[in-house]
Amino acid sequence: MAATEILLPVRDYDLAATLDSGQVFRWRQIEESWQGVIGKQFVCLTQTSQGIHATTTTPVEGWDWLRRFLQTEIDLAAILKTFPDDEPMRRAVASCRGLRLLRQDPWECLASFMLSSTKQIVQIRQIVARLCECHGEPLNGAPGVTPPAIPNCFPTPRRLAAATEQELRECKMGFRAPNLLAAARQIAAGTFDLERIRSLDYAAARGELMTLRGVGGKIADCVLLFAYGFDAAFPVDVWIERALQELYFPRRRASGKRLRQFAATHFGPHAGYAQQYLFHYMRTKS
DNA sequence: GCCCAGGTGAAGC
DNA sequence: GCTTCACATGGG
Repeated sequence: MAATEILLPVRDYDLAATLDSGQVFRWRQIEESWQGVIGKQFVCLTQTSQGIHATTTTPVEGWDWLRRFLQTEIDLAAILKTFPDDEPMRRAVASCRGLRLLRQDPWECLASFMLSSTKQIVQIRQIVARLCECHGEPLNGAPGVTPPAIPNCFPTPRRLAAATEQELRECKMGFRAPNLLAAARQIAAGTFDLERIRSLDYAAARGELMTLRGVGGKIADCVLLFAYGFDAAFPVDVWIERALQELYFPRRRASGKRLRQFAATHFGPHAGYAQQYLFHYMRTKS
C-alpha cells in the first residue's frame, strides 16, 4: 500500500523546537510546516493536535524510516524521570516540554558536525546548504508542489571523495575542507567503517570516531548521540560549558574535563537528552 | 573594527 | 597535566 501521507499519533513532541535545536541543519519552516530530506525522500511535516502529519512527494511503501528518524516510539516521560531532580534541570525541562532527540544518518551527521566547529548554527546551515547544492544528488521525484523546494540529497562520501579541496572550500567551509575531504575518502575507500561503530561500546566508538582528523571529543559525542543513539554521550560545547559552570559550579572555575566527568555521573543513563534540554534552555532564555 | 561562533590539534610551559 | 594559539568565514 504505497502512500504519500500519514499521521503519526504522538504526544509531548515539540516538532519545531526539535528540528530547530541544532541537531539537524537542513530543515526549513514554510508557514506551519517543516520541509526536509531524509535519505533520498523529501518530506513535509506538520504538527497537529493529533500528532505529526507527514506528506511525501512520491509514494512510499512504509513509514518505519520516518518513525525512526523522528523517534516517535520512545517513552519521553520515562527518560525525563531519570534526570536529576535539581533546580537547573527542572528549569531546563520546563523551558521546552516535548524536545526530542532525532536519529540521523551517521554520515550526514558526522559531516555536518565536522563543519560545525567555531561556527554559529545559522552559518552551519549555510555551509551545509551550499555543500548539498554543489555536490548532492537530485531528490527522488520533483518536489514541485511547495516551493521553494529543497534541492538535493546530502552528498555521499563517494561523491565528496571525488571532489578537490578547492571545490569544498568554495562551499565556504574554510579550514574544515581538508578534514571533511579526508574523512570522505577514508569512508569511500572502506578504510573507515561507519557501520562498525554500531557494534562498539561507547568508549570504543568514541575513540574510533576521534581517529578522524578534525573530530575531537565534542564532535564524536554529537555523532554518537544524534546518529547512533548512544544516550550516554554528552557533548560539551561552549553553551554547555557555560551552562554547567553557571548552574552547577557558580563560585569556582571548573575545567572542561572536570565538567565532563561531572556530567557522566550526574545526569544518568540518558545524559545526552539532559544535555539537549540544557543546550536549548541556554540558547532560548532571555 | 571587534568579538564570538554546537572545536581541534599543536606547541608552549 | 593545563593554557594558548592558528585555523576561515560571517553575523551581530
